[in-house]
Amino acid sequence: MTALKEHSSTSTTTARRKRRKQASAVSGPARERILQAAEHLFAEHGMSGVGLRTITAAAKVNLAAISYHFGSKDGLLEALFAARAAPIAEERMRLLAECTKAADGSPALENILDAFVRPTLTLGPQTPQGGHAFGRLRARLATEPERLARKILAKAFDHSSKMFIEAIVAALPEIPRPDIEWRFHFMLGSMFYTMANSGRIQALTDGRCDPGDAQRALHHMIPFLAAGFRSPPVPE
Amino acid sequence: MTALKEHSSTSTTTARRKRRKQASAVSGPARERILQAAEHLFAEHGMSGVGLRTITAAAKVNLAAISYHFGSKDGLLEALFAARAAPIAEERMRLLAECTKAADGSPALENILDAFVRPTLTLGPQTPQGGHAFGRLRARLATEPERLARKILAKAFDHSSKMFIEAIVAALPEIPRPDIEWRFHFMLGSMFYTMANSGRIQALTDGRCDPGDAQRALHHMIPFLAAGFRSPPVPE
DNA sequence: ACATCAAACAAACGACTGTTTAATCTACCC
DNA sequence: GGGTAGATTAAACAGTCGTTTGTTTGATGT
Repeated sequence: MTALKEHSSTSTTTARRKRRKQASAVSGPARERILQAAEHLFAEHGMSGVGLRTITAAAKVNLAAISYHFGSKDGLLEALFAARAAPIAEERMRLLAECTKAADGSPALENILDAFVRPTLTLGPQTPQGGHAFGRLRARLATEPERLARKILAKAFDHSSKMFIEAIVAALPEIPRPDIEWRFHFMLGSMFYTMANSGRIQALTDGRCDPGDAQRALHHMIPFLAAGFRSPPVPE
Repeated sequence: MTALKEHSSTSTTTARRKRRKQASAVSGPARERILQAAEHLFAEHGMSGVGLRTITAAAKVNLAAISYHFGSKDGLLEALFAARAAPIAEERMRLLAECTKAADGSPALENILDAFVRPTLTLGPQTPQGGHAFGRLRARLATEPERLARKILAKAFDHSSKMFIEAIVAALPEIPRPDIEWRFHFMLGSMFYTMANSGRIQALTDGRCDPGDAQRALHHMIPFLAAGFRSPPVPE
């Protein structure tokens, strides 16, 4: 681990656990290779669908390396999000600030929505099967009622999500907040389903519609969502 | 097994496999109890997140009963969909026919979308945590790139989905088909995410927005989607 | 009373699960 | 060189995985 200060004397097991919790900062190439392998395998097969041996084999690393660098399988997932989610959330906020500034404080709804969705669909390396591995993983976790998944997603994206809800509320003064919140939820659904790129819409449309094409997806998605957001508030 | 015609003499193993494949028709209460337990457990923890022992324990059934009634774990999932998906797809088609007839062949977009989404959010028993277990399971499988999940979802819902795409195309003659197909994809995303009811939007809105409330969800969702579908086609 | 057969059963199969141990290797500082 | 912290390793841990086995139960039809 990165900080191996005190070695034992007292309760070896618990002490070791604590030390491993705070794995971060420095790291060899093994750590990064594990993260990459886990990113792809978790995305394709889900957390419980992949064993540590599959990950370590793909990363060409010893089995114990995961416990060593990340403490546990759950710790690996947390570290993966810590490494991959932050750039996305930051780019979101950067784009929001950019379009807010360019519009003298009142950006167009389309630009806000684009700032929210674009980093999610474009950042990170593309996978051979279309789309981004981390996006797929996020989509998976988004349908997960499990506590760990919720906690990790909230930690990574709650702040930027709340900021964007505020931005949309400000951009649409005639729409009550509850309506905006529902519509934000529907937007999240469309976004996650596009990230998941499960192949279903390709099958339904003989390949004409491909969510793995991020540019085209955004091109269709933003006007669709904007129209939904702008529609009259529902009665009652 | 359901059909124990030829007892062995030849290769016992393969013969037994084949026999078990076609488990159906007759059934005791055990079969249904297994389906119910699997429905909830698969929905909460995913296919690979639950062991057969957990399912059989919840169903108060012997471990071997799953192999006996469904052949395998995958077979159990297929049987579950065969039992639960058909009523939803049928209700969809029924509602579509109903609103088509009521409008003399040209139903309003809102009614088409409602016919598509409503059965998914309302049919089946409600779970204590809000929403329907089978809906949650569908949402899970919808983000799954795995072959089995795709096959099962396609088998259950391809027909009705394609019929609804046609209905929407007919209802919106000024929107080109590719645009409709993209928007249908976004609708699926919103629908699945509502079914998943992961608790995220509740957390973001301090509980004001609750996708587990099917009536309210539909009430907000249909106008949102309709506005998106009706927005002008995107250029190029 | 006997035969038949779906249904349920305990027990075991080998393979795989996440995690831990202790030994080994590597590289840098004194 | 010696010392040592960090990284990596093989091996084993106790469980659980999905599946298969051979047998027993309980009801049905004859």
